[in-house]
Amino acid sequence: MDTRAVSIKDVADRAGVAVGTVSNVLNYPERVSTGTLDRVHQAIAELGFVRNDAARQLRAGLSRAIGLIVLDVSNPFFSSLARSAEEAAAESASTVVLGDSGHDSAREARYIDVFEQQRVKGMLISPVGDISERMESLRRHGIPVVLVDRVDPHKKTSSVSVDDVAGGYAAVKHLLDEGRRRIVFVGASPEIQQVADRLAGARKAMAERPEAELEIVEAESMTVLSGRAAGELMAERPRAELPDGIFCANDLLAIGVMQAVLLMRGWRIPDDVALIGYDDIDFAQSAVVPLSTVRRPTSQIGRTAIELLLESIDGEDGEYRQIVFQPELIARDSTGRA
Amino acid sequence: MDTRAVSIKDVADRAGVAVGTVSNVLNYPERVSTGTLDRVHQAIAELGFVRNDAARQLRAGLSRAIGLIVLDVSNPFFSSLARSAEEAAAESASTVVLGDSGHDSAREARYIDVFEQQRVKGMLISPVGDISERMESLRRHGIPVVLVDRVDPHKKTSSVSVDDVAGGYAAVKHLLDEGRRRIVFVGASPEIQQVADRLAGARKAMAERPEAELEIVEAESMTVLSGRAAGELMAERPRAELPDGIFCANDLLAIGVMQAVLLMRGWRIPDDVALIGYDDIDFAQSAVVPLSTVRRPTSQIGRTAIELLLESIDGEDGEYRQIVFQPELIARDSTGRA
DNA sequence: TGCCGTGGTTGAATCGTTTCATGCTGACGT
DNA sequence: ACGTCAGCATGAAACGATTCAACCACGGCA
Repeated sequence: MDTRAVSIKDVADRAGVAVGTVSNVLNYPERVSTGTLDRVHQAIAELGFVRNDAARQLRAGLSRAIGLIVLDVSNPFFSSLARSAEEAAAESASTVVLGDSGHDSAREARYIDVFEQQRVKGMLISPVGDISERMESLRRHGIPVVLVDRVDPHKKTSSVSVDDVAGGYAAVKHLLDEGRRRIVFVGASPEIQQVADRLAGARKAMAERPEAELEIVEAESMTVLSGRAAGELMAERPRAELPDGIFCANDLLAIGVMQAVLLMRGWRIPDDVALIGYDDIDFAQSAVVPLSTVRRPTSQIGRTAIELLLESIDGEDGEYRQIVFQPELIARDSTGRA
Repeated sequence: MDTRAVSIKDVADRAGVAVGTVSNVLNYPERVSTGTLDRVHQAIAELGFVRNDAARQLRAGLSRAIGLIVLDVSNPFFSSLARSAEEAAAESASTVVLGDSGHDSAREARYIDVFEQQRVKGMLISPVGDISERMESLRRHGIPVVLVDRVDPHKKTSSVSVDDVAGGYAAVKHLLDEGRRRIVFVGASPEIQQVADRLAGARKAMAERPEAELEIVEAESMTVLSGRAAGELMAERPRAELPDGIFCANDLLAIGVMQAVLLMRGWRIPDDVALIGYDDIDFAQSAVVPLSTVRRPTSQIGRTAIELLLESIDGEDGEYRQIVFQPELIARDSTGRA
């Protein structure tokens, strides 16, 4: 009933050659004469042979897999990042295995364990919090890691990130340049490094305009729903206390805030309040009011991270590079006077 | 510099026991005396031993991994599906490896190859097109597969899906019940089974109201952007030819259409046109105008699919079950008279 | 005629686990 | 005092691929 797994040995018998030859057909076809090649291929097809990756890995030492751990797949920034990493990896015949930590350190740790047991070639991690000790142990085990969307404070790991301070600065400067003075920053917990950096940039821009004031609203998480909740909370205030410029720590939040604002009678974007987000996800430009935002070169980040990783796989270790991309301001209707 | 991989043998030496004992510590701790247990654990910690999964798999025959291939991770329906499958799998100490086919048969085939080589316990596939031949070969190789969001026409594979004909019927019946008569169906190519089924349901509902008319608009793909394009195309028509009810084959399309409609002067939702989507993604209820939709029990689908798979892994084969969930109409503002 | 080189092929050794039949030890019952 | 038995520990065999030194056949060359 159950045809036991076909091995390279079975193929060899069927084709009337040695196992070594079959292996060569699989890995170095140019070393094999065309006649044998044909016979082996035929045998493979007839038997429905599928190479056992576990055995190959065991002998060869390492796999073709690269682990990627993101904070949240349902955030388009990360799904887009994952896709570009996958494409870049495919060019080097590597596969990306995706893990979603969901902002949870325990799940993150579990994925790192699994990847380590699988002896992946390397990992790309967008870390939840501080994972220096864990990185340390990976380093000792000789597994290269590249941090994405985050730099290692100790500079002991390569990373690909974006200058979020500059991004935050650009966003708020843009609001100020448009004449806004009562600014609100909407972000999740400032324990999240990215949020903290964008806020720091915002503060820097504010410092150049002493007459303007900045208020901070803390959202539950970085999602549309939280953004909407934050927006609705603001909307309850007396008219005079409403801001005229809002900077959200990411586009999802901004879209949520936009929804809340649009539902209020007589509060319009950008006439009454200007709104700017962060990331430039696909949704931003197709929002009801096209959303101004700070673009991060998502696919470049993914691609570069993979390249950096592959580089440090065959290169010497001890050489850690920090690549920082500059974000770009994208002004759309949500901050332009009508 | 580079500490060569620590093996179970090294641990055994260090702890002064045999390799078999270390293996038992790892897999059957209850068979080992507490003293030995401690010593081995200590040795593992000191040496930083990490079990080599390839070797384990090679010997044990199969892995703990389950392959999941979805059509598009950036569609919230699938990312939510993936998450629930992951959670269900975790309860049985299995890991889900995610692959994104991007509606591309070639990529789908590549992922199936990779998963097969990795000797996954089984696969969950949301197929791009007809993959019966491929399923046939997987079956011969003894790899269980469960189709998600699709039934196997030949009934030779288990599947977990939703009655999309019923869903399409419910959606359009709802529009008709609300008094709408000029209905438009927006979907991608009818070659996609899901689109075809929802359309069939729509037609069934229409048949009960001969005086109403149905028009079909074909969008590029099932994304927000395509929806918006389709909406803008409609908006160019003379007023008299505009529909008063629109059913979109999924929520992303519906959100795109909504954006296009809201940008038109004086065309309101639901006053002038009622709009209903499909899936009930998180975004639906938080859309500018909360979107009516047909809910699919996403997380139940993911969970059930995993359970079905695990069941057919240890159960006898030859028993294929088709589980079909009923969708549920969710009426929100986008179809209710203001 | 004998030697060498080359292109193909061979098959044993190896990777790091798990498995399992076997061996050892000490306690307990009679 | 002896047999039995439970509880642990042992270590060789096996999993299926890759690697590599050795081998073979054959044509060309001196």
